[in-house]
Amino acid sequence: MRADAQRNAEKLRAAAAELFRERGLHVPLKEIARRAGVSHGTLYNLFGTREALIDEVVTDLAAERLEEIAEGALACEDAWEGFAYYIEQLCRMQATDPAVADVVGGRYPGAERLMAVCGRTLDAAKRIVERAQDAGALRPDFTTEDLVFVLGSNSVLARATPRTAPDAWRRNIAFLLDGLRTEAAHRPLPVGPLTPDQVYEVMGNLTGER
Amino acid sequence: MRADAQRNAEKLRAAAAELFRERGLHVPLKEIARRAGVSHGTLYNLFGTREALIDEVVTDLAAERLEEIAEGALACEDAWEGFAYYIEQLCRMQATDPAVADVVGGRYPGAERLMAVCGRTLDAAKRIVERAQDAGALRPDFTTEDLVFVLGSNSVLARATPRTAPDAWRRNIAFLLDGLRTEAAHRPLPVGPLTPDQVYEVMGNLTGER
DNA sequence: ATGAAACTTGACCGCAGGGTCAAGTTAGTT
DNA sequence: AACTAACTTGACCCTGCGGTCAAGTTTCAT
Repeated sequence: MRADAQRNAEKLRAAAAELFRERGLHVPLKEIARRAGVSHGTLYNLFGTREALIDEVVTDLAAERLEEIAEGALACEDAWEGFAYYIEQLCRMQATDPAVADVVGGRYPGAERLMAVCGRTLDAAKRIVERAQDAGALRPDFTTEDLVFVLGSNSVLARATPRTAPDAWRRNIAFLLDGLRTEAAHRPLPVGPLTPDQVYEVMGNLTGER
Repeated sequence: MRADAQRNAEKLRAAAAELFRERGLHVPLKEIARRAGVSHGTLYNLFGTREALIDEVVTDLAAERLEEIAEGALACEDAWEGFAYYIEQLCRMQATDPAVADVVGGRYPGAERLMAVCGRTLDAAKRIVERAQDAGALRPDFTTEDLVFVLGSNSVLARATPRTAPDAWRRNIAFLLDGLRTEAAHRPLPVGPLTPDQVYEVMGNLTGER
């Protein structure tokens, strides 16, 4: 790779990182190129697809954030507190960091490293859920697949709540968490959990679009 | 108004009603014109704006559905059952009827009659919420404004769940409802309720778009 | 310092959506 | 039947997105 191309790639990565974090992973590629001070043709030359760019620019950030949260959750003495912490922090991130929010609420099959991070995150989530259930705190009919519901509903609220009420999502999550305690479970759930395949499908449709 | 214009307006109303119910209130106006077998210019002549068309075509339908649900809820002996019925039916509609779903999850300030229906619906909701709280069943820190959370989160799940899992939203609502019972309330909610103005604002941003 | 390979550029294409308007057509009044 | 006001039409404009490529420029090995 020639030195000038290297420099441009770097400028593009920087611009992409900025814009992804400001506005999410859907920002127009041409805008990224504009901010990098480079033609959009160059962006296509150097990265080819949006997902390739995402994979290079967002993966490490997402991994760091997600692992941090999972560790924090597992570090809680109390299993329920750990679970609640995990949910709350994930949701806080959705409200706070558009880039990672899109990672959590989307599908990027082309971004291999990112997909690996998602896999590891899912494992961590499983452990946190199971620990809370083993402690008898989290209702046993909850499954890891139900996390899409939590994150899906939070994502729309976090996005809809502008500067006016940036904490509104916390109220919703508080209601939901109260419904997830073992004692809160009233009658059997009306339908069974999603299959992992269904979760994957749902995640593809979460981010609006219509 | 000339007879042919009258006929065209009727064809457009019919096509709009169909498409709105099939795909929601965002269908391209040109597509409505196409289905009506009429030029899109004519649509703009006769209705001017999308909201005017919505107001003529969707209002009565929405009013009927929403009033029916509210009546059903108030007809329940048990106040909690009434509240739960109300939530469930609203959510079922969001999953089932894209047109009314968009009414419930959107803002159409230009559609006067429709706005009136929304006002009446809100009144009914207030009554249902208060009745359940007076009976001691619904947690007292819940407010009518919190309904946006319920409907907002449900809308995204209902939309994301294709034919594959058309009932998935029920699971989420079941968790949430369990969290709304008085006994489920654990600690005080982390933040206060939205103001009505904030609710109005949030509703404007609910329907994806980005 | 020169030539070939690497790279950049921006005009261009396609698509989809909203919206306008001059020209042509039709209804219905006289 | 003739005439005018009402109405319809579709070509046209705009915006914004993704994406491509011939022509021009720059790097770097020789």
